Amino acid sequence: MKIGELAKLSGLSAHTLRFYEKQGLIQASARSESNYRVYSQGDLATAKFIKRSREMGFSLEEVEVFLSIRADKPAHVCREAKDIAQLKIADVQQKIEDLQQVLVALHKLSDACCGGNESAEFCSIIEALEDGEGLSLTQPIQQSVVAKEQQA
Amino acid sequence: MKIGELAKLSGLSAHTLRFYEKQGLIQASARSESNYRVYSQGDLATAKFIKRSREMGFSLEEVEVFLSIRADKPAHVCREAKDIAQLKIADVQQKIEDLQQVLVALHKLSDACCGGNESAEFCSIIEALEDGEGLSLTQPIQQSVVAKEQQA
DNA sequence: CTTGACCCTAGAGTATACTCTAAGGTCTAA
DNA sequence: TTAGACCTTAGAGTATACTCTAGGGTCAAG
Repeated sequence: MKIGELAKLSGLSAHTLRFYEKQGLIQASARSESNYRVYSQGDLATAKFIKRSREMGFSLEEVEVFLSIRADKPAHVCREAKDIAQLKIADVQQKIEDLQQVLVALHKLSDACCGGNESAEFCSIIEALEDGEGLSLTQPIQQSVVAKEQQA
Repeated sequence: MKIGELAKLSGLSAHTLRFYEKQGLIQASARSESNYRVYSQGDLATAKFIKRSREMGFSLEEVEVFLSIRADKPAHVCREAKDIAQLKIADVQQKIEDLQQVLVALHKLSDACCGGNESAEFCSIIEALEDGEGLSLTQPIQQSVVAKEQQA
């Protein structure tokens, strides 16, 4: 199959597949006479593997490791895969904790505010941000955790 | 005070303060003869305001709105501030939910794996990523939520 | 033989929020 | 007077993962 079909079947865009190829994650198993990428069923499995890994929150770098294990399983041990998963779990747990802390602070900030059409002269949100009372985060937060989202 | 002192007192770096100036968030109230930025106590309050807002998870764009409310409170109403806070709360809640979902899937993935020095021939992590069994996320996830962190 | 859908490459652009560099000027204390 | 700490600017670099563009080739149907 050509890249368009692989895109449809895998759920990745053709652009993304080419990008992944540039990153060394997936290769077309052949090229047609007209230099089109030709993919096999195995390539489809690989594309889906990558997609699933990404959905689990693994970075492309981590996916690369999974792919290398997958490519030659006897040469690797379970610990390699599990270590990555465990690190990711710790990472995600930390992010959740950070966000929960932020959420509490945000509620404190928001709940005190009437939110009406009253003048903001005494708006408790602005005041709280001004003097920081009551909304201190107990720990420094990874800013990335709270950052504005990139995708639609 | 000069930028170095403001940096120390506010907890923002001099670089960051200059960057915020470029973004229109904060201005030095004066310049010295030698063209050094000169900041007042009010500027320090503004810098702290921005820092606190950032720590609450607000984007620079959102901070800008807060600052404009703060700059002329009578011209604004509470609702403006509260709307931003509420949106951020919804945003953070969504992120937490997404991450919790990912966490469950990650645990499923990881717990089944022995993690030992056994050959990865039958590694359940690789297998699960291969066929996707049991670890489907019920909803599409904002990838940004799970993305690798940028800062130290 | 042309239209439209597909494919190719290299490279630039997007998002956010910094962070750093280069090349230089200023100030203070010994 | 000179070292070192500080300040200035414009602009490039960092991180991640795409996403898109320009400019071109390929292919099947009508």
